[in-house]
Amino acid sequence: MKKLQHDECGFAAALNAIGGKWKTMILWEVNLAPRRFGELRRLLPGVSEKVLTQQLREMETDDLIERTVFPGAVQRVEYSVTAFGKTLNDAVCVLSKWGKEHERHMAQRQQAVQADLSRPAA
Amino acid sequence: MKKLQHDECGFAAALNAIGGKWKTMILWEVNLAPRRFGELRRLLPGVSEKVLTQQLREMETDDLIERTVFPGAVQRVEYSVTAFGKTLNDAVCVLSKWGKEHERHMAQRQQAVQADLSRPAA
DNA sequence: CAGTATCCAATTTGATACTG
DNA sequence: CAGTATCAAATTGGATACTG
Repeated sequence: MKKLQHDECGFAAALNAIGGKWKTMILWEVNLAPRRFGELRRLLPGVSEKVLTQQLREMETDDLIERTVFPGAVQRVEYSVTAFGKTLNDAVCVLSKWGKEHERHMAQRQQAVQADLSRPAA
Repeated sequence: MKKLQHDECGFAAALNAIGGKWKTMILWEVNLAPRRFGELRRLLPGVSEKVLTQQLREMETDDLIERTVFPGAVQRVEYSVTAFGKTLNDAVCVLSKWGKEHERHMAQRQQAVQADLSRPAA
């Protein structure tokens, strides 16, 4: 998502941290448990390796998640949530709750519009 | 913003409603008081007429705001928040609060990264 | 005043092949 | 396994001129 610039309300900062298409899901998953790269790829159906890497790096930069490498014959990497990431996850959950409570309302609205559009302009 | 599809957590619904670059600001402004088109254009410096119109229409479709036309010699239109829009604004405020509280943390992180990058790889 | 219509630029996301 | 590199597609946002 394009960076927002209006910082009067602080929402921009939050959305810049979480705006990527997959970031809330990543945050959610690593908050449940530390996840490996391949694991996240499976958990987020449709994400490409490039984008997953990108968003993980950004979230690492933002101190939302932590990357730990376990050396070995086959390399292993784990991503886990940071304390800071937890605080964001909590805040995000409020919006998620709103979404859950009102997605019916939203869906109905969309349908109403659809019906209105398909009405034969009588 | 691109539509999210993961609806397990409800965040997608919320972000689809508020994802546009200006929507939170629009919601915020019309929540403070009913606003006219030109007024919003002034209040949201940098928004183009096209985009403002687009986002207003989408938010109207989503039942977040209401459009009222006052006929007259010079036409006048007012956008006001709906009850539903208020509930979203409240939810968004939680994230805004997070942003406000932690933007210092975020900024520091970004600076740390900048410093790291500009360090002459010694 | 309150938009619409076009055209264009920027950014984000994705598909795929390849590497340590 | 955990990525990187490259190229292309899709969306969004923006500038500007014009209209009822």
